[in-house]
Amino acid sequence: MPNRKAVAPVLTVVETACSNCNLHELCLPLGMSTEEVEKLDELVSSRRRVKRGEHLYRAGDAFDSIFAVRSGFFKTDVLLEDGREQVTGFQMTGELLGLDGISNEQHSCNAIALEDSEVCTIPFSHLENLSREIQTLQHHFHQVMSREIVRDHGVMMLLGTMRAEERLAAFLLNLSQRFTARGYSPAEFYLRMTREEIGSYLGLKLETVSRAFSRFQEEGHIAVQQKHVRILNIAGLKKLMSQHTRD
Amino acid sequence: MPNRKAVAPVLTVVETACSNCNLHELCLPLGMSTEEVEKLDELVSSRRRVKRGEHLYRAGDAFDSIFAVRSGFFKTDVLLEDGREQVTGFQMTGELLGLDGISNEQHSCNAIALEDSEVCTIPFSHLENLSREIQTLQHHFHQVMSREIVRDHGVMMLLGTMRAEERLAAFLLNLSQRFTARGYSPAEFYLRMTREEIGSYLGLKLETVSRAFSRFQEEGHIAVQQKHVRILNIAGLKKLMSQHTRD
DNA sequence: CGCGCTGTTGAAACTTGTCAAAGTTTGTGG
DNA sequence: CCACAAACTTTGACAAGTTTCAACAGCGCG
Repeated sequence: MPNRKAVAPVLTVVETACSNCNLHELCLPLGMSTEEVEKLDELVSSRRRVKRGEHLYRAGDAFDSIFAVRSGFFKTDVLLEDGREQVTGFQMTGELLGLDGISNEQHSCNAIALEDSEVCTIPFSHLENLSREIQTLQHHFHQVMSREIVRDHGVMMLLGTMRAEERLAAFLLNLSQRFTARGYSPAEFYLRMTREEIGSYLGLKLETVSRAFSRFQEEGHIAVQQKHVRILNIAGLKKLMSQHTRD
Repeated sequence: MPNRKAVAPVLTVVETACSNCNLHELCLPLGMSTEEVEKLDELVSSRRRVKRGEHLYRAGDAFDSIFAVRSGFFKTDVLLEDGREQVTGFQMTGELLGLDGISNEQHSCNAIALEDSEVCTIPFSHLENLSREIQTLQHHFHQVMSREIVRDHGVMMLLGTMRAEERLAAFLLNLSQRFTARGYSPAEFYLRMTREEIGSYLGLKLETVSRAFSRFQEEGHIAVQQKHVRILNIAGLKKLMSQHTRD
């Protein structure tokens, strides 16, 4: 029985339904009645597969939908004319993509799959229509947007006031916490992104990231081999974040 | 006739009306019918004066309203336990404050007036109610939140990939552009914030900021004396932003 | 009128970036 | 299934940029 890599995406429609999606907690439908969630099902018009390395959307693309990650892993980035890249975030299962596009009907960053992924497409005008009917949905959506702003402030803090090792520690702890929230091990995970992408996100060069990893390993905070990370001493990493002063 | 500092806020109600506010363009009511704007008037429950140095709100305060700056100048910042500060933004006339608080009913940063200021208080639940009725308002609010996210990505880019002088150039150009949008001179303005606050925003030490100012002056890009800045060569500043590479 | 806050400037120290080389892993095509 | 190429990672030595520390000047408030 051959186990082919690329299975034809035939039956996807069947399971496309918020009402029986196991991402309730992480995605939009939170605290809504069953009835209301069923309305959402109409909202999520389709699913879409994005293969590793492919763009979900590009800066400049017309905006009409936001996306919820059903499975997989994404990065978003902004490119400067001179080629400089800033990774603005990594998105995993249950997280939303595309909120930046609302502001002027046009995406302002690129979203790229770091592994074969699948997203739910949520036409934005439908979402606005529905959220005029369902107060819970409206409020939850506002919270999601606000949370994104708060998250960005955290990154600004990281980039503005932390030194290299603090940044990486904060990054690993954040990943750990998000994996935990999804039922995965808090202490052991595979990084889907390269050192360069981590570096771009953290405002560091890949060599600096690599050195920080090595240092953490020497000091027994983590065991790392390429993309596989095991956190041995969470407390140690946390302490790392609050001892230096820089800037 | 004694000109006392603290005037009792008695007559403020009179002019508190979106329908005849000259901030239409910058604040929420954009593209709404006169009728609809009048509904907004009920929304903006009150104005509030905030004296220089005072907090409009603090991290941890319960959230129930957002604020629109009517006049004056604010900064928002986040404090780390160990005392490190990250200024996350400067807000001027017509800009909104408090969007970060929606996410968990609690403000996540501090908002401090950098000069005597005045804000319109917009109870958030009212805003949500009204935006379920008025589609234009709803959409505009979503755009405002999204724009905040895009702005934050810009700051991340700045902090993550630019060197000191590029950051300051970007900062000055941004201020210039915002002053222009408000009808002030694009080339001449007073900074309301200290070198340290600029530094915190840009992820630099105040000494570095000071040196960059001096350098810009030596090179004829600007004339600066303390908080008074005159931009002599906008193009020069722009060019500064795209020549170095760092990280 | 002086004290304190803010801003400027210099020199030295430190962190991170740059360049280079070698090792490792992954993916592809034979 | 192996071999090879490409992509990614690690490590070292050195350079550059920014911070740190320190001293002093200027402005503004009381």
